[in-house]
Amino acid sequence: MPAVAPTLPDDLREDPRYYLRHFQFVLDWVAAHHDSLLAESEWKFIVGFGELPEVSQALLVRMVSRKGELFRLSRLDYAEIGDSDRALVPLVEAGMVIRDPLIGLDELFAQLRVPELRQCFAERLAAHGIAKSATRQRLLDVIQEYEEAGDAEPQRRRLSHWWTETTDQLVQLTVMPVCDRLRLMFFGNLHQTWSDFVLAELGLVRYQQVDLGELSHAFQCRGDVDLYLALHDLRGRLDEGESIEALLTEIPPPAQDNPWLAERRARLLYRLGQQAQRDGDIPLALHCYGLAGPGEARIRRLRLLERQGEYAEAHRLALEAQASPCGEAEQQGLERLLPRLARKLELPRPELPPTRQPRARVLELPADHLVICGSVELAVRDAISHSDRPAWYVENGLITGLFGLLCWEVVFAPLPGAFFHPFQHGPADLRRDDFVARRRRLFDTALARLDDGSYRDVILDHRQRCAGLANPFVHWELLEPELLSLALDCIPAMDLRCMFQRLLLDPAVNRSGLPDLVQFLPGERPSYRLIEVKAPGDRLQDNQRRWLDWLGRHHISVEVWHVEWRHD
DNA sequence: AGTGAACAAG
DNA sequence: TTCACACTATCAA
DNA sequence: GATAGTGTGTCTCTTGTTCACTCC
Ligand SMILES: [Mn+2]
Ligand SMILES: [Mn+2]
Repeated sequence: MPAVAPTLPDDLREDPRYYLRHFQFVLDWVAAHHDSLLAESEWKFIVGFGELPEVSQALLVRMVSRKGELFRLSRLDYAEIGDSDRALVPLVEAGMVIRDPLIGLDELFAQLRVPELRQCFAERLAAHGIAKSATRQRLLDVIQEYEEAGDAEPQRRRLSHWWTETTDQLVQLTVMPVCDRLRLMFFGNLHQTWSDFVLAELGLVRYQQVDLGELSHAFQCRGDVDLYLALHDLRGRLDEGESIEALLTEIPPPAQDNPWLAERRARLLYRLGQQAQRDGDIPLALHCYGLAGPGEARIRRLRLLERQGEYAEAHRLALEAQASPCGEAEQQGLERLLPRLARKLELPRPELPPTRQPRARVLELPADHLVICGSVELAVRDAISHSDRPAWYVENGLITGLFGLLCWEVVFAPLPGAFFHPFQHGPADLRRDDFVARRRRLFDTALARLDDGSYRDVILDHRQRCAGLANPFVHWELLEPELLSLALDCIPAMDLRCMFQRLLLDPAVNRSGLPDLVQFLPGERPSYRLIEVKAPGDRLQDNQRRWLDWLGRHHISVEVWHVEWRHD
């Protein structure tokens, strides 16, 4: 295995082909770290790319970075490349680009401008007597009618055949799949793109740098990369509206030893089930939910069974689920389902843990405050906020932010598999259920700062040193110094510990559902309160109820305020 | 001619 | 290439 | 009260260009 770490040149801001250096860096990185995961075709691409003239490399990367696979030559105009037609020649020879590819009518309509489409289809549009102001969609409808009139199969033709008078050329990239695969192997996901490099270089997004172990990789085997790509493809086709049955037959088998990919697969199955339910195909939806396994899908499945009148089966499965619980949200769903099912089956009402009602009150406000303040939360904040009792609209940002600042080093601890490239917002295993367990001692140490009073300095110190760096728990724009120091002055360490402990129970899920407002009450007891604002017609969401329940049980001052608008 | 969405690019 | 929250409609007890 | 579905602002930043669409 090559031991040389790929490097990026330092002074890329002067280099007009900076994007090519980024791309080459990824190729080198993948070749160095993932050589065993590459197949013949990827090696062929990497080697072939290296043999291209630099202008051709640059043009290819420009195309890869842009949207879609089809490009008009007239839109490939780059000062640092020059004559694109000439730069294309080696790309076409290498099979990376096709000249004048076969395209369908929809692709043609996406490539040509409306005046060009009028020219292209002048005769048929004239015969149809189409209005001059017709939109592109209208033109497409008309031409589609002509195209579909004869045979059912929609024709694919070259641009030069669709529009013989064209003066432009169309080219098509063929290497998008291999480039996506390489991008995935580098980033460990497909939502980060080639432009992440330049955003980081310009300092628009700043990342905490973590010592990457040489053995830190997103993928351990090629099968996992294939699985990720397959799931991604299926989800794209789901969004395109392809039939659920067809997609379901292509769902790959579950990953045995990769919980991360198993979870992605389950989420896709859950979405397939939701779509099937929307389409009214209940048996198919039940099937998808069943395959998706425990969690949200299990609840949806039980509710569907209930709606089908299959009370006994639903009840049996609900008890089974309760025996192997999967998260508080699922538990909450079961606690609503079981009494209903028991009633239908004329069984005794099941024992439920007592639910505590959060303290609630009604606040009357002039109706025009909604417009003046912009939102109901801000209207309440402005109504109660005074200089000696300041209130802030923080939602989840304050508590998670304090947590992120206190536990900064834990979040960015260089555990194996957590960090593998320099553009990560947070550890890759943040959503895994062993995230906390793997860092238990580190979290214990960080939270111990709450006991000896040193947490205040830790938080303020991280605020100073890390300001602006991406952190999945910290939203810098909210954490003004004034808010931070008020929070540290007014929220007792014991309360912080309590709330942080619930965050640690399920950091990914419990980051949300915290109340809208915090009001600081310096010199009073308690010295702050949390307020969830509810406009008329709004009601507590499940995650908000779970947080309120926890806060109430631990005697943290929290209230739900129902606003009523007063019309004068 | 003006507006706004989409895209490209650094 | 979401995610978190609000809002609305409908059904049932 | 429960559930399902939709809407909204956010969307890694900011700027400039192109184009579609609409209005006059
Ligand atoms: Mn809120
Ligand atoms: Mn609220």
